[in-house]
Amino acid sequence: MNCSCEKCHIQEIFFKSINSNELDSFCGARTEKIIPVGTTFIKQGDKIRSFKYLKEGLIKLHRIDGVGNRQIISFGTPMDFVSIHNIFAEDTYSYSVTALETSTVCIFSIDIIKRLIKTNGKFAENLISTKSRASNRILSNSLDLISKSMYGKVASVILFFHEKIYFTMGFDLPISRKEIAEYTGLSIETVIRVISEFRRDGLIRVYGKRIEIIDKDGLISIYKHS
Amino acid sequence: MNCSCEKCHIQEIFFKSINSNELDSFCGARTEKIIPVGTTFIKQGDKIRSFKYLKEGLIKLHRIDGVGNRQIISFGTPMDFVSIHNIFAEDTYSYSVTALETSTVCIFSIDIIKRLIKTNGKFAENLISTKSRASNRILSNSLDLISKSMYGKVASVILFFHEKIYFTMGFDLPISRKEIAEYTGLSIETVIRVISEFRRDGLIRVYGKRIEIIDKDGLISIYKHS
DNA sequence: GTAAATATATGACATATATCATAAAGCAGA
DNA sequence: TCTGCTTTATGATATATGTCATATATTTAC
Repeated sequence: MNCSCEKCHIQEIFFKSINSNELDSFCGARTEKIIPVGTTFIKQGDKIRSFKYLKEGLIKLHRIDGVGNRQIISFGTPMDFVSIHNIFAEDTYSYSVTALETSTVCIFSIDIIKRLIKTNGKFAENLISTKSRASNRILSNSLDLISKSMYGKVASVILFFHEKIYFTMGFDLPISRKEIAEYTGLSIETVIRVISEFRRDGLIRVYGKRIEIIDKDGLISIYKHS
Repeated sequence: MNCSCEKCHIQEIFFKSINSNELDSFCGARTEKIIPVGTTFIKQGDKIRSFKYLKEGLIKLHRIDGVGNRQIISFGTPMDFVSIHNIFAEDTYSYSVTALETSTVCIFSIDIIKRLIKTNGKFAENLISTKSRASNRILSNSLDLISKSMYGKVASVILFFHEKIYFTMGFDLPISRKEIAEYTGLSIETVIRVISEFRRDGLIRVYGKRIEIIDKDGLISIYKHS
């Protein structure tokens, strides 16, 4: 198994810092895994034994918070998830990761990564940079939710999947209303009601999980002003 | 100017990875600055020209969010703030930093830090570790706020300053009600009302900025269950 | 020291949001 | 196909939270 993967976004980021010598031992130790929809492949509390990144697919990060509530932390594409958030900070994961779409995950020995950081400055720099951008994005989204009303929160979820994941006006939401509730901190009923209200106001069309954005500017305005 | 600072918490973390050779060039380039209360010494949008860490004091991270609202991101002691959140991710700061108490900040050339990361693997590892822990804490606090009611939010602020900053039952809040509002996403009036209610319920005593915790278990219970 | 600005406080009221109840629709398994 | 389980949906109602008005206390500027 080698690293010549067409679809690997991470490749460009990480591998440009690795010379052919290192690349050999690096890629030789790689394992690739297909994760079916709904599978939780990292569990909160598990010991961190490997370094994982998302090669393809869509995942959610979630946790049980300090007082026992289920909470979704963020949604991520290959650009968003590499499991270094905790590698050097803790020895167990502080969150779980579940596939929302069939996903491909690449797995490396954690020792190889640690060794690379110590011996390859360029790699360390790229890793810090990638990790910083990812956690800045997650934090920024989390902070955005704190100061918004139920309308702004639900609008931000719909706009997120439109602008960051699917890029089309019509798409199937990869999450349930309950998961939107777990992400926004709203109750399920409130999420459903706000979606219904958006539908009645002609902002979106809704058929179960399918969402079609009719008035994107209207949604953006709600996102900005509430 | 050298690095033999008694009060430097960072020293222990960073410097144990630096040999005496590197230490000389490192410490020779160090600048120390006293920051008076209320001074904003890092401004959102400013170009990142140096590497800063908090040697002593208390600061707040804050930002203008994507739609123009003032928002406090977190409060930090020396263990919480090193300005690497963005160093490799962006070339400008995405937040401002203001001193809540008279603080001491150490400043290094950013080039020295970048060079150290590239040439000293142990330093890179420690830096990643420190940064990870700091951003995990900030994210975790932010996530906590999303799913809490006004009572839980205000209780968490009071408990934060008690348990993480002052360690005593009585202390002067280093922030205004308005700043609590900017941190929690509540309105100022709501913050004031909740504090008054806590006072009337015998959980705390309040004299302006001074808070005295009477019923810590009660506060914790509110924090956990709302 | 005084005026102006800001911070704290509270009431009255409107709006936002949660909770409880109920029902229909979709979905998984026997 | 039937049965049970989960999801989506909506109404009725209670509670949480924001807004506006106003007053006092405190801080800041001169």
